[in-house]
Amino acid sequence: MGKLTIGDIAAQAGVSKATVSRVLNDRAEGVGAETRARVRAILDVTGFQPSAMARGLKTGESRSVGLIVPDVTNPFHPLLVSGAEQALSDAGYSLFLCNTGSDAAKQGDYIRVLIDKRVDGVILDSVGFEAEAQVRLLEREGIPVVLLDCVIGKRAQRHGVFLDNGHGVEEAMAFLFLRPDRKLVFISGPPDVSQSVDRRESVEAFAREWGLDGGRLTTLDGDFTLERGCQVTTEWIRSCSEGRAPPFNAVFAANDMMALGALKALRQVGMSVPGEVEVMGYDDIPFARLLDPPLSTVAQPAREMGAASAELLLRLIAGEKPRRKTVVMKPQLVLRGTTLDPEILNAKS
Amino acid sequence: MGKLTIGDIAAQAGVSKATVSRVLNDRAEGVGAETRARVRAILDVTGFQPSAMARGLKTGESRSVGLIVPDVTNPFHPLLVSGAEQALSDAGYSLFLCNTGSDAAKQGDYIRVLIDKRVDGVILDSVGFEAEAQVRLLEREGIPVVLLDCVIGKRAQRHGVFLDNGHGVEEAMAFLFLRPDRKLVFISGPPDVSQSVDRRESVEAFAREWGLDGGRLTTLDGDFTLERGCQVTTEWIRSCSEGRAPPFNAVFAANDMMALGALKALRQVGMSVPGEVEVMGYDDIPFARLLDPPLSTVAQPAREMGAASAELLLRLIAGEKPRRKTVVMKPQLVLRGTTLDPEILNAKS
DNA sequence: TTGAAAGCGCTAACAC
DNA sequence: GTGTTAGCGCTTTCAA
Repeated sequence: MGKLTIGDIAAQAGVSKATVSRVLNDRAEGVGAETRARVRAILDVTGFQPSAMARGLKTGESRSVGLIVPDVTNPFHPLLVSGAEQALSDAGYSLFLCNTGSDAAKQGDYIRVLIDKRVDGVILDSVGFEAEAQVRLLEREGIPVVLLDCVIGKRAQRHGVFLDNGHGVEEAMAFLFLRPDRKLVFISGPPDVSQSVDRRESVEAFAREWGLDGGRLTTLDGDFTLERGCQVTTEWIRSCSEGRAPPFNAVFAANDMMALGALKALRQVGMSVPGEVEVMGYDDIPFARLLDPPLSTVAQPAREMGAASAELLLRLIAGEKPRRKTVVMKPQLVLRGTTLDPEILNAKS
Repeated sequence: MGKLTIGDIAAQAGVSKATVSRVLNDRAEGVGAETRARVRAILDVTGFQPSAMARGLKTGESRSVGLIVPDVTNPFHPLLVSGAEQALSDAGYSLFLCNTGSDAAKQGDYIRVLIDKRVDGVILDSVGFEAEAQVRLLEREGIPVVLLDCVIGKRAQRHGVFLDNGHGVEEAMAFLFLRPDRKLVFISGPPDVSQSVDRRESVEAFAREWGLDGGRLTTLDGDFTLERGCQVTTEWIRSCSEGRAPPFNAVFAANDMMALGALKALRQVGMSVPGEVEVMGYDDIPFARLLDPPLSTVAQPAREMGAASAELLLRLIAGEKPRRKTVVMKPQLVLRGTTLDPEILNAKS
């Protein structure tokens, strides 16, 4: 059954393999209507499926692409994956999922496998800059590569889709400082990842521009984990209550996990959210909306980013030379339950 | 560069393609040590990667498998995926990720594509029974299939890995009824999915066995969503306060999302958890432990289930005929912050 | 409009 | 121990 070949079909239809191939590929010309119908009938009744491997061997394209992901288990990545998958499958491409567990060796193995499989292109999601050598392997083979939410080599040197972190920070800060008596604590991410650095620098730039002094903005060093977010918040609360630090009425965390940590710290000391302290996160992980109260945050359009990366890759595969190598997506401020409505605030005062 | 073939290597080494092939595949015999070294050197220096398509065409195996998933974006599935991916990549197999969005048509398309690609096997995660025709397509082609956390056709007719839902329910119930004054509300899932039915029937069986009457156990009809979980809990609380229903001191939800809903309802009326009411979920979605307090639940060993499905598939691909068609995994009770420690409880009383 | 034939890059008998 | 040869299942000139 599975061993049916184009030759069998040809024999049954009393035509040549070439003709069957033409019908299979919907070539407009080269096949008479009557012949076409006869062949098609046999195709249907046998449920014949041509071998993608044989075709690929001949045509030099596999109609499949690789997607390298550090960890599908992390809340953010499945969104990117599903966005890419959607766009890819719509275009008739299959997806090799390569989950590396952030292990450089496994990533290298996967890249080699993808070359073996002769994939038509590769999307690299959040890989570290140390992957440059591996990327070059792909480039040497002439395989198009799209970077997703990460930078390798000089920025804009390679094709990629990124988030405009500065924009997100500005939106959040502008919102938070709508309140004239705002006293904000910003919890930064780790210093060695580009998103984190972008966000911190944007906060600092905003502070400079608005002339925010120490009384109105304090930055704490976090590392993107819930635990650290909780810890630094707890310590800060203690400093405040001991008079070693000024009071505050909002926390802005560089990602949602740290915002969760801050929330936990606030709850532990019985401070009400958003009444006494407002909390803003960054990312909009799926869990953010499930919290009680739901977390206000800067939402990354993750699914769209995934889709955009696939679309960019598809264009490269098609041989286009996009004018802009890079797609920059805008994050969006999502106000939910951990922040106050400034309108109401103004009305009250 | 990418156009290097085994013939080029053979020419450079001054040997035949067959010899290169033998070196490539680490055939112990048939190549002299000196020749082998020479060929290997050229292989290394050129970074030659043989074409998996050409090899596959010849050998009839693609060393890749398909994984059909309803929605990678749902908290549970990435765990299954990563478990399967791990086992598969360890065995040298690549993974085609097929995200169907629970769309039967897309699922059918994917199955056809997988047949085109001549995958060596397919794992079907949580597909509905209406997929039977599609599964038969695969079987007709002689492609091994493993069912993951779903039943198609008669139970145990096909290979698969499942969760022992009854066991999980028993553990949870036995724990909950350690407390002699327990009055439990069970929120059931929808009546049309097998896991849900299993869990409900197990609760009922337990109630019969222990002779639990209406005062000690009430079942509410949920549908696995957070919203419904919140709604039925709210209604029940109202009934209680109006004296139309007996009081309760615990909620056991058939999945974590409904447990989240119950938690929300309880918080809205100011009932303390776990002080006044204990809450138990089922599944252990990754967020369960992030809640505050973290959710006590019946944990599915999702990653292990994914791995087990891959291992079973690998054995089928290798041509083995496993004696047991089916792998049944045991869930585990995880006690966290939404339940009381019964020891302490006993000590107190 | 149709068919014959030559490969795509590899493996596996079978020779030598 | 090594080479020759014949395909795997398809597409694609080129001829008819």
